[in-house]
Amino acid sequence: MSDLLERLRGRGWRMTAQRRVVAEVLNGDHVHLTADEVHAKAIAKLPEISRATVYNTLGEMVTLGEVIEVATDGRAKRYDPNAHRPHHHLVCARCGAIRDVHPTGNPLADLPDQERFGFTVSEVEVTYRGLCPHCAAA
Amino acid sequence: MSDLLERLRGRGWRMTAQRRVVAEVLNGDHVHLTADEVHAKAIAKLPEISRATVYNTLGEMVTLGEVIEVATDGRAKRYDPNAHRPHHHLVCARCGAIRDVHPTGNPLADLPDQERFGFTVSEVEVTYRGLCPHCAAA
DNA sequence: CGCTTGACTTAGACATTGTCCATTGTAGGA
DNA sequence: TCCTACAATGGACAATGTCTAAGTCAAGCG
Repeated sequence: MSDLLERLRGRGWRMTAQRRVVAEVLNGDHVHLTADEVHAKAIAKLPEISRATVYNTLGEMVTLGEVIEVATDGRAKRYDPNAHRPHHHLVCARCGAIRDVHPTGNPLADLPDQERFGFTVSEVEVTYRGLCPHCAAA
Repeated sequence: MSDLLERLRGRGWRMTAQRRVVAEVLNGDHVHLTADEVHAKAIAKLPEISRATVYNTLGEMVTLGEVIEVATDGRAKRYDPNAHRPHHHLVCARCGAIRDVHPTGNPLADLPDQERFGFTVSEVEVTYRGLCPHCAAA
């Protein structure tokens, strides 16, 4: 089954049908679903699952660091199960399609001390924007 | 008056009291207000201004490229008047404080062709996350 | 195997943020 | 000054997310 599911089980998570379904839905590469999309796919497998449970479960996965929350457009947050391998995102400005990308370089090293304003910087997130092949052709 | 206001006038914008107030509220450095915060500050100067007008005006400024829309947290979008000078953002993970930063390096050059998936990449947005001095102390 | 318990799930109300529309108002040119 | 097209208004609606009280169940224990 899913790597994600195995990792969650290993953390002493109480395993329920609902959590299993959410983890299954999120599995894969280039997966960036909104909470409601996850809910819709989960319902297909387990019709009585509630919206609140999907939100709760996603939130817990994020807290555990097993899933990343991505806010690319100010609309619904998207959930990315690829938390174990650092990566960034490429977003189509028109249709919203998202791809995982792996740029070279280390942006953290590119922020000089005097530009940190005393912050303890722990993380950096790079979002490339442009048009996907389909939207560029249209 | 505000540079922002001057630039807007120069584009043939019809100038109204409401638009002037919104532009005034947004003026300055390290300004990253939500739409409702802009509305609240605008009301202080022009009590009868409506929420819809603030949203419309902000949207138009973004379309004109005079204001940048920033989605740092998946909650409310924030509006940054510093569109004329490229910069990125440093966000406190706890309290949400935002600073403008100017990293060295060029992230666009760090995305190899085979990582572009045929996209026409035109823009890159870097968000540093960490704790501000105040939240780190607490 | 069947309790017990505390964590999990549910449904729906509520909150926040953003959009739309029909009506009213007004900036700026003739 | 008057017209007209563009802008503002307010309130309904939509989308997304959060909370709560009550019911349900996974997992350890005897």
